[in-house]
Amino acid sequence: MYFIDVIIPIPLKRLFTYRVTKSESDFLKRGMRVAVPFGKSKVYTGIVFKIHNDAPTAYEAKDIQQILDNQPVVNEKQLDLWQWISDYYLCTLGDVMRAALPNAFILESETNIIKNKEKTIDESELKDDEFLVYDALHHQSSLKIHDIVNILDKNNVLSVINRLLDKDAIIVEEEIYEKYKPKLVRYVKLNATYSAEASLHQLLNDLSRAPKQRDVIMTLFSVSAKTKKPIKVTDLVAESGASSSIIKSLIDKGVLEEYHIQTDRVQYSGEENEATKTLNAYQEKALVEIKIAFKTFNTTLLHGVTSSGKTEVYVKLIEDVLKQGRQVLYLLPEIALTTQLITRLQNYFGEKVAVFHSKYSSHERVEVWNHVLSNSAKAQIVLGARSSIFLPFKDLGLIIVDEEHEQSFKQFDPAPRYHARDTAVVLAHMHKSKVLLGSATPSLESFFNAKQNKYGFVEIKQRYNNVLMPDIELVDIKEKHKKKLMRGHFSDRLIEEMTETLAEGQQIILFQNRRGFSPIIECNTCGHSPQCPNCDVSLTYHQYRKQLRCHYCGYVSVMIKNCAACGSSELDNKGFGTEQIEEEAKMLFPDHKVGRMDLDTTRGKYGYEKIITSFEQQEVDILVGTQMLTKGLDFRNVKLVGVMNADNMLNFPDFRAHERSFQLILQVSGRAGRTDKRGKVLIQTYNPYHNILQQVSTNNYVGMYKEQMDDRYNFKYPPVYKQIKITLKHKDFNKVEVAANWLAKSLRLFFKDNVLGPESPPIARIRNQFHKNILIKIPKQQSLVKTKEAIIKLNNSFFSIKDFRSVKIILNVDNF
DNA sequence: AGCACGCCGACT
DNA sequence: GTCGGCGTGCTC
Repeated sequence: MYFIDVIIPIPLKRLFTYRVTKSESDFLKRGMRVAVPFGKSKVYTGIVFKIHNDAPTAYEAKDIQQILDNQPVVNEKQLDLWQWISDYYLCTLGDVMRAALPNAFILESETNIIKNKEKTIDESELKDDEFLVYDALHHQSSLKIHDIVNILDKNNVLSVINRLLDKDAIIVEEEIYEKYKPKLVRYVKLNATYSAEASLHQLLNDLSRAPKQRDVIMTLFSVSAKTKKPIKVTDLVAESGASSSIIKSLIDKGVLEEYHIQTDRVQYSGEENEATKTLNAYQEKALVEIKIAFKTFNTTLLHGVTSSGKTEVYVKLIEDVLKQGRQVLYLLPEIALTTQLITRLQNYFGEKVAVFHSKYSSHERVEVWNHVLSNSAKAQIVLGARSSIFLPFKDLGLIIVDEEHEQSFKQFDPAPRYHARDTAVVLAHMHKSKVLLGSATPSLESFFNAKQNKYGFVEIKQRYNNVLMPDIELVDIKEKHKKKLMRGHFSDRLIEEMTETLAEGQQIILFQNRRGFSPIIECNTCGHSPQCPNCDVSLTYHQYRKQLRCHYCGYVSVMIKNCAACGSSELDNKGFGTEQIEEEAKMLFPDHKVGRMDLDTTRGKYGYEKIITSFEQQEVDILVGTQMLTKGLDFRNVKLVGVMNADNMLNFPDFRAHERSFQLILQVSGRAGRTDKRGKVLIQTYNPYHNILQQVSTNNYVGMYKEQMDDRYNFKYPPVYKQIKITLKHKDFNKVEVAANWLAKSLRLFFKDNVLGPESPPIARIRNQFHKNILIKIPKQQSLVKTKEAIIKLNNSFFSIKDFRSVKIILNVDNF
């Protein structure tokens, strides 16, 4: 009796047990993929998690359908990591599997409908819709479900299929297919029969009446003599200027032979490596200190001011690890994964650098995955966003988490809700590898860990080339408003500095942390403002396209001309976004080019790229943007940074709002003056005496840390306490309320005062679902494992109440 | 998550 | 009277 436990990519808690034969059991290894039947008709891809001999007692195990791999695609260390993520972040292994594996690895069955030839059907007995489908099968040998949806022009086609099945008119089959196909490139060579000189002569003679074909052959000779490499069809076409049909006819004649070689979709075509730069004294000191810290600590925090040249230090560390023959993972927030950085690393390490991020197609991801899995020379260094922690590393020597404070390392939706930085620390432990966290504005939790002697700590306080930190000035716009010195959202000081900067031929960045034109449209007569029909938010006006949009569910409607409530045409814009700033900047400086960078302008695979390049090449003088601008971009000519309004960030209802504002403003300030000239930063605010702004303007990280930590102690927030957020969702408001109250009451039995809520979040309804939040605070001395066990137990009793079944519960560990 | 089964409203 | 709506339960 041989059995395997299998992970299936659906959010079910349990693994599923299947029966295998002895030879299958001998062949199978943990981490291989198998196709298994599931439910009545579906076939899913599962990952072998356990191979054993214990027959299940409660049910009869099914047989597997087929084994999909010769070698495991997921290694043992990864399976350990999956288990850890599932335990720590309270999600299923199926959730982790779906996030971890490239889509193309997860095969799904598709239903194929074919005609039953065994039986003749009296077509007059078929109903109209049945006939339409049956008739279509006369013309096509098989149909897919979506074909039938198209034919009948309705979504629910299952009943029709079932009726046809009952009448034995059709047969359905489940077909699985491999989604990943290696990319093949066509090559040609001369047929072997012409290798002899004499036959070659004969050939050229024969072709004298087909000059174009003759040319092709001549080109083939000259190219192969030059490169001594196989010749691609595309190259031959380009070189000879012949059309591909000419080549085809040569192949058909048997003069040329065609063959295929598998190639990578992702290729680096640069020159050989350039020597890494020598470090300056501060960098050298940091490097030595990091190496010393690594002797005691597995994780070290590098706090280096913006533009201090942290990357060069990383490069030296990477070099060392590569010399030991171990792999390196370099984690970055998605947005910071720019060509700038990739090219820089490729210049040093050439082909050894592999890049992995969400804009890659699933085929490209499979290729990177396979390179990492085989520990190939092409993937010694992986540069990637948070999901690259899931790649099948064999022997990691170093993980770098750059811009460590970035919140985008945490995945919020869907599960697994993991934090890539924290997961990286665990992953490193499994590989006995080191972790370097780098940031100019470390997160409080990492700085706290360093202070608590859990992490090593190294600082760089000087900017590269001794460039001065930018001069930061706070502008009181309340006063400017009073004195009528504002033009739109620009204070006189900002306009002054902008004029000066432009006159010097330098560039400007304007930062406004809100996209769109204006977040609220308000009627001047009755005060009504248009709301999203699916969410409890006001719609944001996007002037480009004249639309009203919901930033939560994506709802779009055309801009209204009259108030929907009273019909008045006097509509007012409240608040402002990047679009409006862009517009005002254009009016104030009509002779200069203004660009905008936010979610709306960076769609598409090369969206960022285009904007960044045009700014780099100084085609754009003023760049308006959201926080996207803060991510590791290195612009040479920016002298001035303007923060349009610091207050909306500071007043955000979140315990990290102050920490975040500090990080964001300091990061965006760091974009100013990266070369010899000292940069200038203007921060417009209604509240210039705010402590955070004072700390920003004096670059006082430690002051900010101390003050914020006092709050965290007083109000029991992370990193002093751990926390888990529970969100309940349902379309019926009363149901969530009752359910949330029940759950909170039960949780209080265990955790007493450390349970907060239930509370409705600021946006109580999103996509027609009402939300309720419950927050559990966990003191450091309380066992995290026991806490989670209790939560899981309560969660189970919750779902045993029939009335609550339909309520969705989301558990979010470390929800910050 | 899918998908089947089963019980109630709007149509022929 | 049937078709089809979605609430409920199960998947090795």
